[in-house]
Amino acid sequence: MKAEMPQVKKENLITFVREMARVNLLLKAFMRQKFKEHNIDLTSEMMQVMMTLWRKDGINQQEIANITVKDKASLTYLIDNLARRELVQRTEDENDRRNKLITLTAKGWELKEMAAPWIDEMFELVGKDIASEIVTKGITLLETMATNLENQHANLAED
Amino acid sequence: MKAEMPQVKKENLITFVREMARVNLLLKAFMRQKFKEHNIDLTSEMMQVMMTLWRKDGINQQEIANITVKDKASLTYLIDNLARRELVQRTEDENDRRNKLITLTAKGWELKEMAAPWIDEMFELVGKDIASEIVTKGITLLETMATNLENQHANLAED
DNA sequence: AAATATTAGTTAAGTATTTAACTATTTTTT
DNA sequence: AAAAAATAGTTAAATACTTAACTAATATTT
Repeated sequence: MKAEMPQVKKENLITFVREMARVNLLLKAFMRQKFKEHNIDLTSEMMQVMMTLWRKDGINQQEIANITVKDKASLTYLIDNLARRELVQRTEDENDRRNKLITLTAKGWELKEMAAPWIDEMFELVGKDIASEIVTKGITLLETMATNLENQHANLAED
Repeated sequence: MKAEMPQVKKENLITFVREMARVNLLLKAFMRQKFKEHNIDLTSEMMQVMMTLWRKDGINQQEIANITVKDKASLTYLIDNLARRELVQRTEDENDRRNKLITLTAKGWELKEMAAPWIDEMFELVGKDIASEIVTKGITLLETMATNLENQHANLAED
């Protein structure tokens, strides 16, 4: 049986999706602004990869793709760019030669020292006057939405 | 005075931003899948513009850009594509000749008849088992984040 | 009224993403 | 062990987005 959904909920979901896009755009704009101020030649996408590596160095491209929610083809491109800037390097995984492990160079770690303060600043700004619990509930909401979308085939099958 | 933010909150915000990206990606994937099934030659970005026009026809490109949270340069590109497919047309606004009013063609309205059911389906799916109130709170959260980011200069000034 | 500022749209160059086909390697199945 | 399937990464072409500089039109200031 098809679930009845009041129209107001669809409107809400449209608004929700739009506001997600807005927050995402503003976060990118914040980063671009900081890059400009500090004369850093990076894009927000490349910075996402760097942030991932600062938290967990020496992982392969597919894992970075999973964490950053990007396609592996995009990662090839982004890692090429970061390697050209000598911020990361590719090394073949001896245990599984399909993998290329991405590790930070000294220059890549130096960038962290410089960028970490204003990344913290960005998250402090975005989370200003928001209770931790609210964010947690927001994560739960997003995860439910993601699961709903991921399970679409299963849901269709049980009709 | 600088607000203290516990590390756990920053971690939560990072997770929140990642989950936003994931939901966004899954929504696009859903649409792409439907386009393929129905042999529709459109991208999810073009569809966003069409959805905007079905709700409000005859607005200018800047207004569409505001609603879809895109750059006006992107709109030039997307409207070019939709016009080429004869789904929309540009007409000069007589009252203000800077504006180009975008109106749907008959073909553009026909597409709505076809696409509306599975767009509804998409929003029903994404909102499955989620109380309307939760989405409303999610919108409030996103709006607070957006405002925080938009007001960054004002906030810096009052330090 | 003239000068200045703002707004809407376009263009071009550079960057990012997606898809699909491809290679190489490893894992699973037969 | 051989065949088949799965996984990681690359490549190329097409699409999408961003930035900055630009034109044209309108609004505001002087």
